[in-house]
Amino acid sequence: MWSLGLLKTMKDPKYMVFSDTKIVMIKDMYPKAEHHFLVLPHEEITNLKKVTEKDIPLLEYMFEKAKQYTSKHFPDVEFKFGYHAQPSMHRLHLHVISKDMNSEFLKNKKHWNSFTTEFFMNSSDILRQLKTSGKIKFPSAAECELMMKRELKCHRCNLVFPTIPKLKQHIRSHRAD
DNA sequence: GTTCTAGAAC
DNA sequence: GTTCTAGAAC
Repeated sequence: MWSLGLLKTMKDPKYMVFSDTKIVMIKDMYPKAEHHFLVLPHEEITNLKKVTEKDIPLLEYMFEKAKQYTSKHFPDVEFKFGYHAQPSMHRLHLHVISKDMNSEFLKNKKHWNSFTTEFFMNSSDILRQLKTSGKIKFPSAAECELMMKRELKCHRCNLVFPTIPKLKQHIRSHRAD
């Protein structure tokens, strides 16, 4: 089953960039930016929906290790850290992705909107919610569907583009900024 | 999650 | 005619 693919990838030395007793950090097999990693716990947490107050220390640890890794290896690159509201793959995974969004693997509207709308839930927001209310507020399935269908808007300058190829061409032009 | 491809959109 | 999207995958 394809949705179990991450469980195999997280054991593959070819993709692993860091691991310890609690977590594994891997390269995303289909990076949606110039740098894109995933941080996964060894603990069998299926997804963000299963996360509760008791997992706060683990989520903080994942976030801290991700920040340590990127600041050490890519001190000049800006990253964002967060979770998809409706992940496709099993095992909780924190996306660690550079803000360029420039990648040959970014091919469709869902790819784009899953990282540039509220579908992407920042790690710091998730932790704040867990600490203040003990739970996480998710967008509904209908809201997620609408977010995925949203217009293609540049995350840097808010310009709107009619197609993915036009958007991608524009995104590349921001690299020289 | 990706690949493939029919047919919509241009 | 070509580009591009969107839905099936047994």
